[in-house]
Amino acid sequence: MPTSRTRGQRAGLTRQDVLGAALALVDREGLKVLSMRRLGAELGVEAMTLYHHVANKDALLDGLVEQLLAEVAPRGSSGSWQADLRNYAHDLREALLAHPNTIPLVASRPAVTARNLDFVEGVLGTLHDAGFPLEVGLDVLFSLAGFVLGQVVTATGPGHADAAEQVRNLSGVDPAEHPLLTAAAARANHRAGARSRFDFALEAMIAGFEQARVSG
Amino acid sequence: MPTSRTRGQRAGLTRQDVLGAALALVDREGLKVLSMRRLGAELGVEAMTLYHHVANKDALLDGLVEQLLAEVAPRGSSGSWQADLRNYAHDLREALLAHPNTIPLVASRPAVTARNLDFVEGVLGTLHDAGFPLEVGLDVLFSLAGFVLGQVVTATGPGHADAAEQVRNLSGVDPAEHPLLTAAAARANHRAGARSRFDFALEAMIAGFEQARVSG
DNA sequence: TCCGTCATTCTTACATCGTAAGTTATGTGC
DNA sequence: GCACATAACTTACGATGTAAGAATGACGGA
Repeated sequence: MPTSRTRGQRAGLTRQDVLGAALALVDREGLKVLSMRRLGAELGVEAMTLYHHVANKDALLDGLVEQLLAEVAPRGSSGSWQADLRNYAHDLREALLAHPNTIPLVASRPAVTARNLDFVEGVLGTLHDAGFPLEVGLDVLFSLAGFVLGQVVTATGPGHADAAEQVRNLSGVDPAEHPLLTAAAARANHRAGARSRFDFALEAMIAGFEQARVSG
Repeated sequence: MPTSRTRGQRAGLTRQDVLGAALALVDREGLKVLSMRRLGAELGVEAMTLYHHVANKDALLDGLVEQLLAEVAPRGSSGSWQADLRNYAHDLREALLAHPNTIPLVASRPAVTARNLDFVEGVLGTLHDAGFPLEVGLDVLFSLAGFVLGQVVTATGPGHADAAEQVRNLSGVDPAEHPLLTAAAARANHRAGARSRFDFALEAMIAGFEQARVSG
């Protein structure tokens, strides 16, 4: 809690402070409560002060995504392209799951940051060495990124629960009309859940990529 | 253009009219312009009148998604689970691409409608007949839906352009620092683009599912 | 035909939002 | 010590979602 300031006394904010506080606020209370005034209050500052560090609210949201993605720790290549893709997918997934309230944001704005480009460049090299033509490597990466995003979105979005829970909570699901669905949901209950489904599909994709690699 | 009404004269609106006008408006001018007042104006009615057909703005947005998904034409099973999955993926993708402005909505709220459940029930049957255990079939379907959503999001979101274009438009991409990325983007230029990338990844996933099926 | 009941619409009002414009104090280089 | 750039605050405006209530027409029973 900063001591109260009078006009002109500096609060000493940086863009990082602003983005950090915004991310913390969104993590804590959700996207809806993120207003300029509220964020200002969080930092002991008036709303308009924030405009010295971000151009407008949209830019602030962009910054949030950037902040989020900056959290994926960079790793070197492991030598195997499959392992690299797995790592990439898991790291991205974990960064997103660490801040579930921001996921709608990531899903609606570009994610091309410097760090991300380095990432891509590295994996692209590994894929190329493994025999993927460059443009196919790019397809592989974009497909994988879209896949991760989609999985995380369907697994966490407000209202998207775990598959089983989702179906179970659904008022309109009539066992007589949807016997297979009902049975599947009941059984899915006993499986490991979202993580195992993610890995299941991830392995499917990687296996599919391997087929594309050797066949042309 | 309805003739002007006085108080109490009925406009004869239905929930469908409201949702339809909302979807049309969003398609035409984007999500940001969708306000209760504006939508009312679009229908020749005051904002508060809309609250007789939708509980609040959030419910209206839910309705938009529901409306969107209702557009995927139902198809019978083709007999092959691979073909069914392909059809499902393509139909879903096309419905989303037909209303790109609504995609952020679909990505941030559940999509469990009656029609969708019938869909799922049918495909689940085909998968089960093909030898997929029920709970694995559910994993397959959820994975696929997440995949489609992710692909569409990364391919169309505001700011997400086509991969090649995206990289090319990126001011920060230095050919010296990211030679592979630059080369890949240049070559990707000559390929068919988003649709071919979608099919590429889709086939990869289906191939991967096949492996999961035969291996247990 | 008249009248009560009711659903539907409009009107008004309020708190909150993003942000444009202008004001005031602080610190920094001459 | 003075000017100037910077960063903070103040005020104000139009737009938003929606609660509360008033007004009007439609409809069923007498």
